Amino acid sequence: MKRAIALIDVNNFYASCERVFNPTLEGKPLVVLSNNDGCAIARSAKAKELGIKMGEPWFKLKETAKQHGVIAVSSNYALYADMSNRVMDIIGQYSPSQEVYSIDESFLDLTGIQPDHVKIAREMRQRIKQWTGLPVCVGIGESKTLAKLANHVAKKRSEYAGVCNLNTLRPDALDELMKRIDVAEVWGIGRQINTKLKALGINTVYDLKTASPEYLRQQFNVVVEKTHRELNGIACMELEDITPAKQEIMSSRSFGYKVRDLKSLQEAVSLYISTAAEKLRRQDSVAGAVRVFIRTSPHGDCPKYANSMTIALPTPTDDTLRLAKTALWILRRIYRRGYEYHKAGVMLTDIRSVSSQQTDLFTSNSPSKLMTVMDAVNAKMGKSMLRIASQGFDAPWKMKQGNKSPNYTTNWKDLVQVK
DNA sequence: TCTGGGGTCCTAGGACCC
DNA sequence: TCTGGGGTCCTAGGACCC
Repeated sequence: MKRAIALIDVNNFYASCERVFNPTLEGKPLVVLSNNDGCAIARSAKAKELGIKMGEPWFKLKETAKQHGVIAVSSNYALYADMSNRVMDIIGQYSPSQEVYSIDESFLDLTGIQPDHVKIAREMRQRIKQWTGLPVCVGIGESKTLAKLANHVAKKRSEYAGVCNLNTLRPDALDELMKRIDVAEVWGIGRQINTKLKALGINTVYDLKTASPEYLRQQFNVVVEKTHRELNGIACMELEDITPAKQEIMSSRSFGYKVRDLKSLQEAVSLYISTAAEKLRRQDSVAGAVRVFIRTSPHGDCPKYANSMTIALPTPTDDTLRLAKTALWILRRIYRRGYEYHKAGVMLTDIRSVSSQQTDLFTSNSPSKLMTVMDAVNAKMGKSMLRIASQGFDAPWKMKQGNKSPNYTTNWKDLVQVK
């Protein structure tokens, strides 16, 4: 029996979420901006038609946007995360084996589940649309890479009506299809590898599929060789239906305004370490090392400075207070006066599970009562209701979000009113 | 003026060991 | 003055993903 891996993916996810709650956006060019309203990170179909690229800085787009009536909104992650959970729950009803791959994508193992996978996919699309208002496309193939490719076909070619199952194609038809797709569309082939492949005369998906694996191994590395196998229907990447714990946890932000003083940096780093530590505790882990970095803007001709430092802790911990103490100590060491800082961040590394932790005579591995209470209160009353004092209160440096939609699904005050 | 944030995996090269 | 061979572990950096 052929493996049948499906990839379900929401079309223009962030833009589609905004449209669900504001139907006047329907059919209009819409872009969703990154934090600080920096770049376009999602575009509606109409915005794509105007040639707006993923990741393009907003200040460069403003003129075109004005001419064509493009609507720009700040990103609203609380809304997207909640909508994502709803979609993933629905998808999970169709198979016991699901991997939530990103906020808007999920792999699903359909092997051995009722033979007509296209029928299942169509039903899934219809249900997600009806229950959440979001449009999805489904691609099916023998490996994750093929499922991704099928999803691409489902999206780009209207004759597939949003569902493409490569498993039902005859081998020669599959080859014909692959000859018409640029190798750059393959999952795992990025800019650099694409350039090199093209130089070697490998232009289409078909070319890559039929290339010699030894040659690929010699020219590239095992990653490309795996991709080659996956294109040939040999699954090398298993479905990860149990989410593995993160090996590193990062929290960082660009500032809304340039920051010069140590105090503001201390507040920012305190906030970031609190966020990271909360994530750490949520996955029942402790961190053995803390890294802090600060940097000036890489753009423009301002004086440049960037530095970071990692400190290993005497014993791994998940305690915000201990982590913050270390982070602030590092910050004082790497801070230099006289620069305009643009970004700061913290990273927790050397992460391991609480239960496997080696303790010494003076520490225990039961979670601190203070942290347990803090997490519980913040979960109920809102983020940062209980915080460490070094976080401060005004946060004048915090990011700009000029045009954020309400938290329609996660805040009672923002519930849509029916008039 | 204004350019996101958060991850993973792989490899090369240095440190260190016997 | 001559100066082996083989291994492991760690880190930094590159490439990729969404």
